Amino acid sequence: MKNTAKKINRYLPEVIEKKWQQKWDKEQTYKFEFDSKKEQYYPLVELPYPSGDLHLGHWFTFAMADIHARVMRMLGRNVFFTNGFDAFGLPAENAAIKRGIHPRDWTLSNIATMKKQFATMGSMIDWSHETVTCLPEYYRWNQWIFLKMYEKGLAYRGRLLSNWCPKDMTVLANEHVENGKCWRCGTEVIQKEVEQWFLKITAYADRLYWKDKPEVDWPNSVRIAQNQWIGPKRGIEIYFDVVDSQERIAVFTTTPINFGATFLVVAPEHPFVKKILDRKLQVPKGTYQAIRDYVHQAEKNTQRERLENVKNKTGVFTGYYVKNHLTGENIPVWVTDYVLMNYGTGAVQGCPGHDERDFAFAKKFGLSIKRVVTGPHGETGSLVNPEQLIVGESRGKMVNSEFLDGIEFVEAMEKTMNYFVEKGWGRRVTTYHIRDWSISRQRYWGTPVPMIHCKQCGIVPVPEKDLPIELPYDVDFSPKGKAPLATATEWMITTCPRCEGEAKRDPETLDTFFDSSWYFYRYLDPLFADGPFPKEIVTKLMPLDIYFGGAEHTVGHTLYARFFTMFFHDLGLVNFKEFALRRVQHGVILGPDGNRMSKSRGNVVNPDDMVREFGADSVRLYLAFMMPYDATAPWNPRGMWGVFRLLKRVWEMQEKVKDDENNPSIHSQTQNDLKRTELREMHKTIKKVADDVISTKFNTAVSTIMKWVNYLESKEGVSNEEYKTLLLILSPFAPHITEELWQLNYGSDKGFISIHEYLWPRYDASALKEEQVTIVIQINGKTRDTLLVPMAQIDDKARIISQAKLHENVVKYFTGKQIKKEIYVRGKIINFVIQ
RNA sequence: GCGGACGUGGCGAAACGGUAGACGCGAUAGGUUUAGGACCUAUUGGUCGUAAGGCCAUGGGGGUUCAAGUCCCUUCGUCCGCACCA
Repeated sequence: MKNTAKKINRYLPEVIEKKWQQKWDKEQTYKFEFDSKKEQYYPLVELPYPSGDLHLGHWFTFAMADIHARVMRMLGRNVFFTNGFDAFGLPAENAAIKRGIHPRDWTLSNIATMKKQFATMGSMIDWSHETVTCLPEYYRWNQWIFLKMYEKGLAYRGRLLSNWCPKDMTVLANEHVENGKCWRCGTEVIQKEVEQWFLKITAYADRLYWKDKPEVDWPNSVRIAQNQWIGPKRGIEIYFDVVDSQERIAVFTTTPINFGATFLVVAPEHPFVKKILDRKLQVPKGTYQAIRDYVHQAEKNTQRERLENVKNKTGVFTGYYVKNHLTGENIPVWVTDYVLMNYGTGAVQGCPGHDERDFAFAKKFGLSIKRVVTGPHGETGSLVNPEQLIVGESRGKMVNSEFLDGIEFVEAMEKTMNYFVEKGWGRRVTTYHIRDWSISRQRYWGTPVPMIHCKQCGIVPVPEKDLPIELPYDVDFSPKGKAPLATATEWMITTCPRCEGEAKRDPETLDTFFDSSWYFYRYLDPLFADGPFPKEIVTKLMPLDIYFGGAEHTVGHTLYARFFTMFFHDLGLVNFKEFALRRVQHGVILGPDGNRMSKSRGNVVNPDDMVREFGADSVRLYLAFMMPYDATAPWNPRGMWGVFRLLKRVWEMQEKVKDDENNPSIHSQTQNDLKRTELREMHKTIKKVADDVISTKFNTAVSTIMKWVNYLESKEGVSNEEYKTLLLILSPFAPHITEELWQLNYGSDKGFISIHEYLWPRYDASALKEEQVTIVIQINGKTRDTLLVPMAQIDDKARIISQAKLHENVVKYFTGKQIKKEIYVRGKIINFVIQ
């Protein structure tokens, strides 16, 4: 002990925390140096959006990741822990419009604010690798990646029916429509045909689909949800020839029960309908108007309005018929909005005897309803006209039980599909629920699409040497429903790289989810100029060892990020296919009232207030302790006191530390005079805390420390060895107080060595061994007594059992009974089965 | 409708198939302090009992097992994801 006087001051977090934060900063305590000799470790938290306020949720995620990172560092890994900002996107524009500030200025000042807030956390984030996505050093490589994708045919321009947010006036990716509403502003989304850029994520659907044995450790829930979102379905496209025309309509089905098909329905946006409206196909005047009116109405309807039509089917007859190959019958073609243009082929064969929706439709419009009770191969059988659909009866069951007795449903459908293909009536296809990723936005604050539109040459990619195409600062960025950059006339005008004629830039910007799909590569070297990231380092640090984040990114961000990494792999930029070896999702801290925190409810807990009152160490510790990392539970204001008291007790424990002349280092091999029990308690704690933090069980890690502190307090005195160990294992959770106590008691006069430079105490497996164990004595599975057995005798079953039989509490149960069985589980339990 | 997760004290929660409720909050009683949302000691799932000890308890009901909070089936409930997906 350095301070022999043992007169300690009060624990005042507000005094010590700032001091150490500045010291660490000055000493570059957390500076990451790439060291090829060490084992690298790359933990990551999803990069935050610079809203200008670091809320409790941020604290929860970052503080836990920080604890994990610190422990890994103490365990000898070379830990690369950094952060950046997802700085493009709509909120900046909206805030800018509201306050009259430029989105760039708003964003950059928010980043400055948030970095100040981050500093109060006392994390080991090394900001020298900070990446801000709205800066040209970053988005230049967005453009580069986009060009590579274009080159490989993965980026394409299309005019497709898309989700359109009427408020934000931009298209939305499928992943960002929630219950028919815009994920950002909650406005009802409408379907609109918009010409825009897409990324062909569907080309990677098969590879993104998680197979049975995933090579990386991701939560099962995420894998299932992603698979469901990708949603591959093997089936058949069946061709229906339109009677009296050259037209052919294809439908997709997984269950080709064509005997039951009595009509065909197409989506309002179907090309066949378009041809009618364009008068390329003739229909009577009245029919034309009816179709036109119906299609116009459908266009105007929001997703929600269409969903409200679930029970009340609407539609209009086109006047055309198609031939049902199997029956030879001609069946009518109707237009209806219950068929979706963006799934399958946009046309469905109506089998009202087998499908509730088709049934409702047929019922409403008086179409015939047939139920198949015959084989699918054209074998004999009959058709019946049922009065009603048997509700709840699935297609699969019906087919299997009624007319394909003994054949597995899947097998039967396989046979049927092959039959169709042989006959030339269709082709085998796989459809996906996932759609190509709509990637361009009709807004200002984003990465400009690096493309040029030339009257002569069409769409021409910007040559790599011309990158970045910088986003101009002075632009009228108010939303107009068209890309605002188009109004930046000077910026728009350029020359065609191919013909050198006058050409225009592409005024659209990239979805910010493009930015966040690969940022963790850029962290490696944010200023790297010869590519998106340095190839030599990427193989050493990537893939991520652990990726912390929220469940809301299950089908959006993390799926996109996987796609990008697979693309990088195909380009030969990386030698792995998954970007994160492990994914850990955090839970949600609710307000003290048990509701989600929101300003309108007034139940928001501000971390800055908590830090002011208790200090960052207590906030970190409580966040770790309050619940399992992935749980959702309310904030308990009293809980802060619990952990604050713990820190205070650790502070005051200085007084209890015994002075010993030798002051033996805890890393020395020679154990000092700690008794076996004391040693065991210490080593048990050392091991469990590390194990728990590695497996992100922060709550039990803290409780283990608490338990040990209780134990240490109950003793006569605490040795330096114990106290040092306590400070070390507590240091990842409470970096400030432990640094203060370490320097106060063990600091050197010669120079500053932070406690955070030390390694995790080595735990000694032999110290864990107990001299004796408690063995539970059960009778018929009920605990009746316990027995203390020396370790040396643990294998002596006969002896232990005979001893157990002598116990008073046990022996009384034997009277008048017979022992049928004696079970002994080594070192654990004895169970007498009596009768 | 499809898919998934979860139901344990007053609360947050612990429990390799092996003494259910660790740890913390709160509560009760007592003590202590000039004061303090302070500190200390004891108790704290229910129930019977002076006690020793017993009985009942992990949403409900079955099952597997010497042994089940944990595994299986079923049912109820809560939460989440997807959904007119053909």
